[in-house]
Amino acid sequence: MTRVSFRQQILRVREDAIVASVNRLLAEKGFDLMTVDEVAADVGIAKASLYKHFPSKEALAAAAMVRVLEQGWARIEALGAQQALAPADKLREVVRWCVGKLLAGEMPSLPSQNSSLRAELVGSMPFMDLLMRVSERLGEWIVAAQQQGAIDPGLPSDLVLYTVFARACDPVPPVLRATGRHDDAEIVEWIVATCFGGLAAR
Amino acid sequence: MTRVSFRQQILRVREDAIVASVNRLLAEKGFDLMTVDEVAADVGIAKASLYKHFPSKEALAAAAMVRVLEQGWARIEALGAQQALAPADKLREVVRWCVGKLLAGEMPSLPSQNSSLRAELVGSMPFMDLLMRVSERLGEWIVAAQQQGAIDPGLPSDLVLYTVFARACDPVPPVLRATGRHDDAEIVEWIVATCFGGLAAR
DNA sequence: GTCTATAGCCAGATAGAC
DNA sequence: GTCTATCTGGCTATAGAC
Repeated sequence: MTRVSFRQQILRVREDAIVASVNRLLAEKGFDLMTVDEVAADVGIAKASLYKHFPSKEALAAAAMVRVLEQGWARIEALGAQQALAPADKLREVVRWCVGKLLAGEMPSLPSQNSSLRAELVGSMPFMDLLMRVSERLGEWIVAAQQQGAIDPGLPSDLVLYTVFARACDPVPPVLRATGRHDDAEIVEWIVATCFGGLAAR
Repeated sequence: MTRVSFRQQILRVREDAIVASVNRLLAEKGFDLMTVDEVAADVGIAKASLYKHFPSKEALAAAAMVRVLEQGWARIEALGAQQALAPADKLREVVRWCVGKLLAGEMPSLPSQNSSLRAELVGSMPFMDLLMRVSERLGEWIVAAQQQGAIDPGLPSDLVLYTVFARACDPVPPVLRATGRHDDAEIVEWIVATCFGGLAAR
């Protein structure tokens, strides 16, 4: 009994290590340029062993996406508990979190066009479930913020949702950092400011 | 004499056809998923013939980028001639143009991480030259708009420039269109509105 | 479940005839 | 310059021993 549980724990730890490597490599190079050989080398096991844990490269990417969605969901639940925070401020915090992850090199980037990858993701119950949960919760905040007038009620709420999501793959933060003229904290605040306030002066 | 010129014209037309195909395929599938076989089939010539015109897949992509930058530059010069237009409104027009191209399936999308592609682009004189010209002209408009107070003077001008450029690869317009709930004209206006006005109510 | 070795495939690039 | 046919390398995935 305890032996089985122990073995499962070992397994769990190893798979966590794999997914962490995949996450980092996906953030660094993207799905197409990441190779399974690289992942195996990074984890320190043979490629064939990798395939005992995950049946395909797409499944690896899906696992990484689930991992980051779990972290995001945890952040969202923590924000939900803070009743003093207005819905619009919770959305701001979500954007802050996304950009922070992005700049930390911890936000996996997937090509939206790859069809085999799309199929894997929509077929993944944990992924779709988490994506739904996150979308619905953010959707509630958006509607509430629009009713309070903190988010423009003239904008369709799906536009607002996608605009928030898109901060997770915004090319601007990495490019800004690459100039070497700004530090990460500044960049995060500017992205939040332009996302909600726009480029035009108030 | 005229024979040489005639032949060169034929060549020019054929290469235009190639670059047009590459442009469309890059917009549709992106660099990694676009294959040279596909390009050849789309143009209607053999792959080996393609390689007589362009030495590599990267060179094909670079040519497509040059083409779209030329079109963008033409738009920018046309806008520059309209002295009645305020700098901030010219920037709005540039964003409108980018999103329109994107929704029309005419904006090539390149992975920012691919290093061989980056090398090809920075090594391409026509590309770098056009990119510089475009960046400098937009930079002038940005500074002017900030002095007039139409663009927030507190934002660094490079942030503003990159934010405008990023509308050319914004994932939001395609996703919004995919919902089927909005038409292209609406989407363009919403992107312009959120880019300059933000999500928050004024 | 871990490894080494390899199968199978696909895409970028080229050879060589015309 | 165009073609057909082919080379070459790298990548996903698997076979099979331990």
